[in-house]
Amino acid sequence: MMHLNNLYETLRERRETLGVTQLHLAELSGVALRTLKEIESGKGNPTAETLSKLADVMGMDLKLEIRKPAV
Amino acid sequence: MMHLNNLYETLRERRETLGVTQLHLAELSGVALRTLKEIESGKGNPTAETLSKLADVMGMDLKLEIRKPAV
DNA sequence: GCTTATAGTGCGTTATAATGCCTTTTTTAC
DNA sequence: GTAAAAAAGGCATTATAACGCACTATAAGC
Repeated sequence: MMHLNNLYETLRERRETLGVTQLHLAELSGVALRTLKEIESGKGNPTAETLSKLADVMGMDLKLEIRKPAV
Repeated sequence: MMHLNNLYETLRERRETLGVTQLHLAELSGVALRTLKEIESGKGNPTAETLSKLADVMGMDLKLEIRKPAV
């Protein structure tokens, strides 16, 4: 895919911080377990809606922001 | 879809700020014009990769961040 | 008005995201 | 080390994103 690795890692880290399993997050978010697994393992190319469902339930926002120049 | 309206508006605003047409952005980003039109018009549910391609070329980042409580 | 550039949309095709089911692998707790 | 829980992954199906093409609508100039 691309370098969206940050996104996937961020999702996983957040999930682990919350102490919830993939299965539980799948149930809470309405995203299929199979889909969540693919996303966290860096395969797949999730849609904005799928990302948003996961973000929502974990208290996160999916957003676009102007890139800050590397200092 | 969802309330990803922010995302789409952000994309359009950024494009207009840069003074570039949909056609030009499509060429620069490698996202098909048809696809870009659908996104900006709020239809469609773009993939992370598509969003990322558009963001990249406009100097933006797609990111997930912990929601800030409404003050 | 007319012309041109830009944006919006209908329709069909192709590629692939989302999903379910089932099995394997890894991790965690005894 | 065994059992249970959690995660990873193969495979097939369904839903739909991405796309091309052609047409329409809406500015923006002149």
